[in-house]
Amino acid sequence: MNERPRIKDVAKRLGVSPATVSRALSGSGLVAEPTLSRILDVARELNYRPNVSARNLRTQRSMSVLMVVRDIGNPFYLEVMKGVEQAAREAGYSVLMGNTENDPDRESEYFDMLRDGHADGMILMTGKLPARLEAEGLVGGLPVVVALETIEDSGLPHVQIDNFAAAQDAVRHLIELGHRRIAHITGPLPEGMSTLRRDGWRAAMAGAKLPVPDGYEQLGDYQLHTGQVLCGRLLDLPEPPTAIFCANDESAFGAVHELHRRGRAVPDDVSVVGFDDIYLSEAIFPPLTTVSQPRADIGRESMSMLLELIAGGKVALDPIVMPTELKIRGTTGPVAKPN
Amino acid sequence: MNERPRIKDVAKRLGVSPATVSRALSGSGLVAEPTLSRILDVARELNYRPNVSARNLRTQRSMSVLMVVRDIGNPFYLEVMKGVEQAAREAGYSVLMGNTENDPDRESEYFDMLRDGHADGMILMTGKLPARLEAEGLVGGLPVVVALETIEDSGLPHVQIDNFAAAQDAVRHLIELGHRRIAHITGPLPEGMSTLRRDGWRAAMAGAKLPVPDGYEQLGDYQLHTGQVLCGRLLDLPEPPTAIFCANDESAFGAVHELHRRGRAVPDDVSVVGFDDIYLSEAIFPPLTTVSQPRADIGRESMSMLLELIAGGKVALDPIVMPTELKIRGTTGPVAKPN
DNA sequence: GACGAAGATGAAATCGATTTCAAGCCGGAA
DNA sequence: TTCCGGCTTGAAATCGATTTCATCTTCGTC
Repeated sequence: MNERPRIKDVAKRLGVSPATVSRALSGSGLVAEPTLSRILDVARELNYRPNVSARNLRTQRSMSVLMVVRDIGNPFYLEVMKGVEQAAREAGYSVLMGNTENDPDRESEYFDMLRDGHADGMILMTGKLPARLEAEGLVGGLPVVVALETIEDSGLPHVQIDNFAAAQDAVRHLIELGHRRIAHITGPLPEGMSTLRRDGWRAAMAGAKLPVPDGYEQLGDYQLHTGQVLCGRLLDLPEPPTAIFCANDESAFGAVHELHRRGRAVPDDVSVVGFDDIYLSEAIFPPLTTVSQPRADIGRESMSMLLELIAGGKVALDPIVMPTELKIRGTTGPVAKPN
Repeated sequence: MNERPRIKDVAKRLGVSPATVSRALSGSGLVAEPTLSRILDVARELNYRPNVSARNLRTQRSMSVLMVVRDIGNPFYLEVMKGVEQAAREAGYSVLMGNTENDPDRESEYFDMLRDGHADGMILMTGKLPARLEAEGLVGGLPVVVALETIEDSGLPHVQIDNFAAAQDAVRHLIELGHRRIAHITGPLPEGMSTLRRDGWRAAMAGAKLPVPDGYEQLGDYQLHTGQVLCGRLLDLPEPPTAIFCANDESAFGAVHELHRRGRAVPDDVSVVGFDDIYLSEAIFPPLTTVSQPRADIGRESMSMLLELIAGGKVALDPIVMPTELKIRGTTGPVAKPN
């Protein structure tokens, strides 16, 4: 039953005051040499570490930030998190993960944690704000950065990609391959990010004067299984598409799976494009053509913006836009000869 | 600039003492009726929430636990985490994620967080203890539960599966399909979990009196890319295997990918078995035959054990063993006719 | 009607650090 | 020699809650 030592134990041991120990350990440069190293030695020897609750209470900071995502099971967030964590560690912060599962209660719970002093700031990767907070106008001024997603009129700084342009490019790639019947499996609408990708698809179609028949826009939710089901619906249309642009990789996986299941060749019968370039996209067969985002960079950038905010600095409200890249792999190919 | 209200603000507003407010809010049943609801009302109205640092300092508990994994990028842990989180929330705890990337410094950092009062307990999913702590014997008695992995002689309670038996079963399945040349891509040896799976493979081979030629055991590290490279080595052997048992799904993905790349049919030319049943295993083509673990259950079970430990209860040191299931899907089939 | 028990509340101590404020000491300048 | 300023250091205040201990009612019982 080792009792954890407290600061006064270290102080007593050397006959100095707790104040001096605190100053020595914080590297403030206020402690003179013979004392300084003796304190450091004893602290190490006793394995002393300051109690965080006491420190946080006194300093009014927790030195940790919250990173809130809609589904922690989605590998898409993991690399972002790595970027966040890395930048956080460099600044002496630790990162707490929050998972909302699209549950509004849980979303506002994380805002509460912020106000409780659990964390000093928050990186939000969900598509919307808890209604309760939005109504009460409690959000403005909080140290919160929105990453990946877009939350209109939130007054919060954003770090994101140009979802519209990237989607447009992806669809244009299909058009260049000769496809004319191009369907889209969306994310959850009407959230910002999903909407932008959908609009990018529409714009590319309109730009090439291609029609968008009824049923070519299927409302999805970024999930694998949903992608599979919706792909089935598309194939059952009287005039099924020859290419499918999916709002994210997981629904694209679902689509490819359904195509395999029905014995349709990818990409010879149907081409598929995803979005996000999650880490397994290259590993499935055939490797997925998809839009790659600089996830770790987005994480790092969000975190450094957040640190700026926490430090009380002002941050530009114009979104920071990171570059994307269309990775052309194995699921897209020239359109099959029209029947 | 809304100032967060403190407990004394609520108290003053009603002309009661902070003590009474605290008692009312904690649901202690010590506050009489007219006062009680007035306090609750005012607290809600002011949007008062107790400061966690102050509370933690006084109560000497943080009401949060640490879940430490070796690679947060591995989807394998995500469902475990969901189980942990669910059980934690039910008990009023929140979960902090820690990521070691197999870095010993970071591993011991999380132990430090435990001692700092950052968390009340820890669920460890890494294969070993930080050497520093092990040497100093600082681990015994800490509220720590090891999940999934096995850490020998650590004196810590374990929640795990029978890795040996499950691996043996998986390999027997291949043997029943007629395979005799069965190779293995291991995890990082000599860690507990990887060793057990390797030994299960060996035992199954020995049990069927099958030889294990040189080079049939390839040292991996659970990573996709490594699985791909090692699969290539196996195929380059003078007598390549007809089946490969991989220590986890990600290396199995790598192996399948390499087989596709070389134009070898799965499972007609080579069968592949994975381990873990991560959420995309079913979505790749062909769907992966693999050993499924009850991940969420393992998470829940670990958490409830941890709560027991935190509450000061004694916990059996015999590992708790959860059931596994071999999911036979599309990557295993009868052995091809011998040439 | 008096006494004891139970119930409601407040005052003050407490958790463990950091930080303010004050004091002591020393050296250099006038 | 005296005074001032700069280092070091310590005593005590502080952060915001919870909890102990004490006080004061109130009610029931004999």
